[in-house]
Amino acid sequence: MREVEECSNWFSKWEEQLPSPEELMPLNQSLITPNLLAAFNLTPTQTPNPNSNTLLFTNSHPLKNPSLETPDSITDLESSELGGGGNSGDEPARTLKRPRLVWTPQLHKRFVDAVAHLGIKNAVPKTIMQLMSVDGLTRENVASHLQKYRLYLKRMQGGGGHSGGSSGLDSATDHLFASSPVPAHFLHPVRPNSEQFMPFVPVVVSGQMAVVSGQYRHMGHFENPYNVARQAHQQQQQQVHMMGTPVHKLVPSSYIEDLESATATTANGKKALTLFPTGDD
DNA sequence: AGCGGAATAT
DNA sequence: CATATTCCGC
Repeated sequence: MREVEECSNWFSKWEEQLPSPEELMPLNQSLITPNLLAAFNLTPTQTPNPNSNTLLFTNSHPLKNPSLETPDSITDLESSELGGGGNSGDEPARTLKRPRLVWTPQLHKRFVDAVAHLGIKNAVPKTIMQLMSVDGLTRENVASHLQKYRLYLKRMQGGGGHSGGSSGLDSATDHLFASSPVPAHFLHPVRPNSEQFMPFVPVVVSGQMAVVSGQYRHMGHFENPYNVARQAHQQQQQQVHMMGTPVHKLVPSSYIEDLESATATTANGKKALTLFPTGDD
């Protein structure tokens, strides 16, 4: 029975593409709306876990009180107005704008994985967003990022030398993208035939987030020679065997995931603290 | 009515 | 520059 063979073959492929537990697990981030965070100001069980991934936000908050200076200044906020009238207190959703999303390498990796799994064809903002299953991530966020990512891909195929004098192939801009290997199929016209898209297990858990105050401008420079060694070391992944099928990865799913908490800065007045998920992937 | 995608704005 | 927001064709 051929069908059986094909079937198993197919399944293997599918498995290959599954994100490893490590990839999945540490990867959830919950983007919490700042308001929410602010509103509650901290959740009871919220231990600032420096180890867990954090998604960064920029908190430019022009409006009222950017009160997240000191860790303990978590006190005003909800007490802001009371006697007022109108709609006091909650109903945060309205009128407040979401902070700028910061695409960390981890988040970007998720993005790339999602796109890879979907195949270029189906990779459109909404689907990508769903696959990523990052709480709070909007279609717009993804669309915007996707747009830029495409430019990056295009640039990359186009050839190396380009306008401007950019030497070679990186313009600081690309660093983020460079942190995640571009899957093969991205570059050439999709293989109309085999596989693609399977049930994906959205992992919806909750994580944490980090908020940065002030405007952005982050990691002005991470000339971090990616610690490959370190990763190799950490890369000790558990291999999962489902049904006795060895999971073997064709696609080196990205590396260079950790950068240290960078603090950036400098640019006059604008300070952005960008803490990074240090550590594990 | 909503999405995707380029263009444009912050 | 990195994201957000707008605009426009489906």
